[in-house]
Formats: sequence, structure tokens, C-alpha cells
Amino acid sequence: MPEMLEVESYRRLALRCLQRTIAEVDAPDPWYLKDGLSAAAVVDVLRGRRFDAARRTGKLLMLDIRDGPVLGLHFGMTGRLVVDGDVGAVDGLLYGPSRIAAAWVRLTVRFDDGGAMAMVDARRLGGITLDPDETALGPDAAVVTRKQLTTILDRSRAPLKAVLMDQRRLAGLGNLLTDEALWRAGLHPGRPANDLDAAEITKLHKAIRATLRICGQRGGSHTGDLVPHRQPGGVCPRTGVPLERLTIGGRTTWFSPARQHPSPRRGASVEPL
DNA sequence: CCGGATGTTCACCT
DNA sequence: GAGGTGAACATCCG
Repeated sequence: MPEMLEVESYRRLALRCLQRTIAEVDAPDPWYLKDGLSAAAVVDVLRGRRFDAARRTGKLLMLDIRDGPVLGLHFGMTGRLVVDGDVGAVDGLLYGPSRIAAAWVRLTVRFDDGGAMAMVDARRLGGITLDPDETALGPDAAVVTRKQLTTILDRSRAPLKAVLMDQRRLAGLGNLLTDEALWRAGLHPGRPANDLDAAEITKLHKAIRATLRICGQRGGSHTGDLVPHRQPGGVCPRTGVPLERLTIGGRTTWFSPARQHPSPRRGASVEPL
């Protein structure tokens, strides 16, 4: 499933759709349309029009319809975007590119040039909206400033990982990217968010950016150094110590007890006499 | 057969 | 009010 890196690659794919006239629209799954949206309404706002821009905040892809509302696409865990038969630069997702069942196609937009854009989602965990509430999302993790991150963390004593994955506070990070960033920062996922000191926040901010840059270059959220070790018997790729598993924010969490300590004080003995 | 999986939302507790 | 848990969605994989 798409975390923000995958959605960003879908956005780039969607750029191929801009300025092409939409001839036909099919939204066969009413359940997939959110906020009481009807298939007829989707057809109505798209047919005969064209997309002016493809934007993204976090995991939300937004296509601006000229003289119309914004088409919002949420991909959930198994959603994918297909344009002109090309699934784009995302590899290694749960459902490989060769396995697309016709029944999983939740939206088809055919252009008058014979091409098409399709949203495919086996598990139906994603959804389609019109004029999605962009203000419901926090700043995108790729552009969040250190100052913004500080404010986000200071406002909650919930576990650090839960705060980082809360899309209303910070948009874009999912389970894999969050574990990877915390591992890179050397921070325990269960630390109270507002417990971090200035140096730790700086470290986290840098780790988030490094994670997005590196995994983005490698091709997606599943390309992190920690990912292949997120399983029973997995070891920290940096120290060789066995990884530990927790459930935080309802999600399976893997971390290295050697590098990610549950208390702020780590390593050096700082106890006075 | 069972449990878990890159996500979100909701009901229901504490 | 803030957080946590479990369920739901539907399918595949180990």
C-alpha cells in the first residue's frame, strides 16, 4: 500500500492525464465513493472535462478538474493507479502489477484519445471524494519544517510513533516509513512525543527527510534498510542485535533495542556522584 | 486453517 | 478530552 512515496509516484503518473479530454467515466462500486457521493455525480463532473493539475498532500492525491471540483483519491493499503495500461514506477507492492482483476477496478476515466486512467483497489480500503478537505491533513512529511515538527510533538504525550502516523498532525508517513525514520533517528517508538528534547527533534527531522530521500530514490516505502528485517528473527542491520516487536498506534512496530531506548538518557553514563 | 499485511474510520472503553 | 483497542473492509501469502 501506498505511503506517501507511492502516492507521489502515482501523482507523477497522473501528470500524463493532464489536459486530455475525458470522454467516458465508470465508477462501478458505490461503496468506494465517500461522503455520499454518487456514481452519477462523479460521471457528471468528469465527462467532457479535463484535469489541470495533479497534486499531493501526504497520501492524498488530488486532481484538479477544470471548471469543476477537485477529485480526491485515497489509495488505502492496496490501491493503485494505472494510466494507459502502465502501473508506473512502484514495484514490490502486495499485489504485483501482473495481478489486476477486473473486479478491483473502482474508477475508470477514458480519454477521447483512446487512453485511460484507472484506480484499482482489491481490498477497497481506499476511496474517492470530491473536494476533499485538505485542511484535515497536517503538513506533508516531505516539507515539514523543524519548527512545525516541534509544535506537533509538543502537543501530545501519545507514543511518538502514533503521533508521526496521525495524518491530521503530519501527513504522509505510514507504518514502514515511520519505523524506518525512528530507527534512523535512534528514537524509541513508544517515547511520549512531548518528551523529546531539542537535539532529538533535530535528529528526528533529519531522519524523516533522509528516509524519504533515500527510499524515494530506491523506489518506495518498502526499500528501507529496516524493512527486510521486520520479521521474527530479524536483526538490526546496523548493530546485529535482535529487533523487538511492539504494537503501537494499533500497528506492528519493529525497532532496535540497541539504538532506540525508551528513556531520553542513552549510552553514556551521565549520573553524577 | 490461521494470522498478518504499506490504511482509515468508527464504536466503545478507560 | 485524549488515547487505546478491536472491528470492518477483501485478498493474498507464509
